[in-house]
Amino acid sequence: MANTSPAIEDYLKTIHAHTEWQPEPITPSVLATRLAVAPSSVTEMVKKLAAQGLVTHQPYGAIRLTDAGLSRALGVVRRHRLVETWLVSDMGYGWDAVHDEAEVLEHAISDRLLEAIDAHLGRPARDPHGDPIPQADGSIVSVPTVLLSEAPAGHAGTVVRISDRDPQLLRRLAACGIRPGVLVTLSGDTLDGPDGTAVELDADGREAIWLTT
Amino acid sequence: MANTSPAIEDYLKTIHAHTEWQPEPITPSVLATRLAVAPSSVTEMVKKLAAQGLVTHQPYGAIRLTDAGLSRALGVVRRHRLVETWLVSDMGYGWDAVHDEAEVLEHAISDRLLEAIDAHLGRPARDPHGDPIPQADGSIVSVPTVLLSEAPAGHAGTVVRISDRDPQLLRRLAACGIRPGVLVTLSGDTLDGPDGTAVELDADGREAIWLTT
DNA sequence: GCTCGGATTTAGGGATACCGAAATACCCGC
DNA sequence: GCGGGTATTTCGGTATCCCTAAATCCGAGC
Ligand SMILES: [Mn+2]
Ligand SMILES: [Mn+2]
Ligand SMILES: [Mn+2]
Ligand SMILES: [Mn+2]
Repeated sequence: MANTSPAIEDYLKTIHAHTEWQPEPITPSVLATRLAVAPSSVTEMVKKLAAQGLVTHQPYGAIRLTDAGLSRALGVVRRHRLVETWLVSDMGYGWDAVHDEAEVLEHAISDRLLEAIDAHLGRPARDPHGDPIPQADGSIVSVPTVLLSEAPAGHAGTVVRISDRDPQLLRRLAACGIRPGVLVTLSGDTLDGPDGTAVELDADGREAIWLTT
Repeated sequence: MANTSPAIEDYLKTIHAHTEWQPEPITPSVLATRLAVAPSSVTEMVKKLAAQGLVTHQPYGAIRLTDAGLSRALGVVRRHRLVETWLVSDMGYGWDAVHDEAEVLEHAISDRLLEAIDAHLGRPARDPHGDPIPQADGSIVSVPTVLLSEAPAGHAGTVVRISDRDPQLLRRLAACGIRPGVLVTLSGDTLDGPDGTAVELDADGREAIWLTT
């Protein structure tokens, strides 16, 4: 009854990530794609998670976290984001380089070390990509945002969050000073940053940046 | 052909540890005890390590690291000891509390993070227990030492190393200021430290402290 | 030399977390 | 209402690492 493992933690985190910025529950095939495993592996693991009361799922139905599953998922997200923040703040990592390291360390650090890192960093509320860091009690400080691809033309706002999925994009954005906290304006396909800088974004890029409303 | 895993790393590290301070090669039963696994598990894993050229072993014979195995073992030791040093220097851990955390993290940190930690700490030569930290090239700075249980009565010297296996002992020693670098004198079963402090040591305690000759 | 007890290996399984191929359910368009 | 194609599950299997119980080996002591 180990009850947890890196695999279980990654499943819970990925199920949660899907509903963090959009509301529809995740399907097995999307989950399989995100985790880079075969659909049959998802069926099997989801069955196990359901047996442990971490998700609800009936055959051919959607997958939803239970309260217990959500709380476990938030714990993993917290570890992931605090590790990313630590790597950038203390260890000289660029924000495009932290994800893979955090993906592993999130399963390896103890509660005690997590607490020490959190204290050391001054209990940050957001990670380097602007993702909110769940607090130890599970609460999250959230800010209303618009996804760039859904923002009206000419919309101006502060960058709140940038998806950390594409390191290439993160490097391009860093090069022209676009990061969380910076004021920008959307003009068609290009995003105007400070000091007259601008980046042209493709469809994927416009699905990776969130501004204040 | 993953070629490495936490289990493999722990086997190599444990095989190496046995010869680090004493010369006889380790036997399967001792290895099983140290790793807290059944002897049959050792037989099986050692067979695999031999197939990968990391140890030499014929049935009923001793287990010895090959050059390749030694170099891999030193890599794990380096990660373990740098993590311990980091936990004590930066994260406020006591030296009695770092071992279990390092036991896990040693398998999780990337080469890049290892290098960042090493640089951050100023490339330390010894961990908090006085164990030498293998350098990135595999070299080790070693100091001639005597184990307390083998030291002549009245021997005086500087504490070089204290085994990190018994946290209880580490706490007792810390309480009276005995740690690597401190000058002490052995009188029978008691070790006299600075400022008139003294600790009485049982047989195990006298097998856990090394002094300069 | 032989024997016996401890050390080691062999044999047979279990848990976890994957996979590909084959069966099945579901639902959209007609 | 009926296919038919896609999503999902089922099924049989692999790899890793561990276990207990049952051989088997080995060497110390007689
Ligand atoms: Mn992960
Ligand atoms: Mn992030
Ligand atoms: Mn370990
Ligand atoms: Mn140590």
